[in-house]
Amino acid sequence: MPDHKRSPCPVACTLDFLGDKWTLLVVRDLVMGKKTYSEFAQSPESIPTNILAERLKRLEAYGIITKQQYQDNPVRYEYMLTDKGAGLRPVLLAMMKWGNEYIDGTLRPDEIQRMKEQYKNSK
Amino acid sequence: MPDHKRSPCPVACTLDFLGDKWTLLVVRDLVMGKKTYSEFAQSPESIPTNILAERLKRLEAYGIITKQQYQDNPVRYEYMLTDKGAGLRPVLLAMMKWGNEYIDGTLRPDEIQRMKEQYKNSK
DNA sequence: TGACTGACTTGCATAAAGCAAGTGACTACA
DNA sequence: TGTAGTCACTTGCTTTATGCAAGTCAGTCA
Repeated sequence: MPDHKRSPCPVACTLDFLGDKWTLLVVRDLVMGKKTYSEFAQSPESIPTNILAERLKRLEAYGIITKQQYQDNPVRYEYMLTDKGAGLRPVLLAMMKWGNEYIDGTLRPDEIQRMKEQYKNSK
Repeated sequence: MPDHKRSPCPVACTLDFLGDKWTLLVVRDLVMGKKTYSEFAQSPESIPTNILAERLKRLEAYGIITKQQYQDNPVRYEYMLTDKGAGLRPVLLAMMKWGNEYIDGTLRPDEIQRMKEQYKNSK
């Protein structure tokens, strides 16, 4: 929850949470099944690590994600969407559709799926 | 069209167009029926005028809006969404829904409608 | 002539983004 | 042991973007 609303408009308020170039990409990664810091960092957009760390903190503070330690020795964390975070799916889907329709060279869902399989098999 | 894509992801590409605090608010105003510079400037979020001017230029360059002179003496312009711009409606609607569901104090569509009527009657 | 409006522009301060490098806990291997 | 490597970050510094106030300029209205 950002400290003050610019207006009572739900669009403006949503942008107070997500109105930048990176936040929604982290949410996208989570929706796509990624869970750890290094998985986010390896996404093709190459988010700067300081921004990634800051966004993870912010998203947690906003109640959009939660952080869990899933092992110690060595300590490792995973991030998960809360219900509030999962509620952003329709926003991402609408953006995907718009991107596919109006921006040349963007991958369609089936092409993204194919790339994911390739990536899995290459590991 | 921003000069380079960060990745072929449609979400990332869409954010290259709209990933900031102000751009989508101008689109929202247009979807809500506002047309002129001063109407945008008077929205409750009080966008700084330099940013408004810059965003209008950018949106035009991106093919999301067009500018038309609708009178001379004095010269006055109005802005309109292109098909590409109107295609952003679902993105705005998804954000509205999310805002209404997860952010306290945001206005619902019927409340926004009521405020618009009040505003019209007060003119 | 003087105040006012609409659509901007300019200048400058503050905040956010971007880049490279560094840290600290731990593992795996020679 | 010692060296290299991974993960999850921090730190420092530069560049870009945002925010605020004021100014501009054509034209209108009284």
